[in-house]
Amino acid sequence: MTSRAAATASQQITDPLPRGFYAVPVVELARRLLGATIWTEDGDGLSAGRIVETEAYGGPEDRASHARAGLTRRTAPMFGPPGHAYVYLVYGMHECLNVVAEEEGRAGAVLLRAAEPLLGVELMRRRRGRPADPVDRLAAGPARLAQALGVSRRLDGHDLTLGHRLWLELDTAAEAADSRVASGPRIGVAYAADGWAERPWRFWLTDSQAVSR
DNA sequence: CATAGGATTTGCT
DNA sequence: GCAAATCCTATGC
Repeated sequence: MTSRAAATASQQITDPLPRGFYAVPVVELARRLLGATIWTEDGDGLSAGRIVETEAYGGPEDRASHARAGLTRRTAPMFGPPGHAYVYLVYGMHECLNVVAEEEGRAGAVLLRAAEPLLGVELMRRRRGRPADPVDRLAAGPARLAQALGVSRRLDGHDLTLGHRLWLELDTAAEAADSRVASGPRIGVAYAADGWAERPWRFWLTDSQAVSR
């Protein structure tokens, strides 16, 4: 079987989440994405992971959100229709992947912070340049997750409902039980005033070894 | 194991 | 010009 045929076959057995799944408040989407599967496909192959850690970022009122600057070239996807990717560069060298939430015109996105590799582990190790890393560390952190899955700013604005290049899937059996979900303050946003740094908008699965540290 | 410092580009003040 | 939704390595206990 050629790689093209393999990719086609796996797309046929996956079921990309529909637009409506994303058209909800950011905190709700952050919670619902736990347990979902993220898929990527490029010239190097197919890879997938189970999302185990997320963070919600709101609109201009959220002092920790990029959208606090309003609608700019960078934040445009956050104000766009739900179910698209928002990929940005942070600290001048790392790229991070968000999933756009809320209705069009209302900014909001969920940062994908960690995933458990499910498929394409060796490909992830190659992309990361860390051939000896344990599986559970390969996507344990937002920049690691994006790099392991081959996500860069080329995918900024990508439509996640199409089922190619980058998409998400969730079968009800994989949905996270409330008893295994924890929440706490978002990471790296200490600068945010007016209590926005303390809001418990980070969510993770307590029984996963792949959450960031 | 814990902590500290550096990397390196972009975007907003 | 400054600081950033991070990660890696080195050093010290």
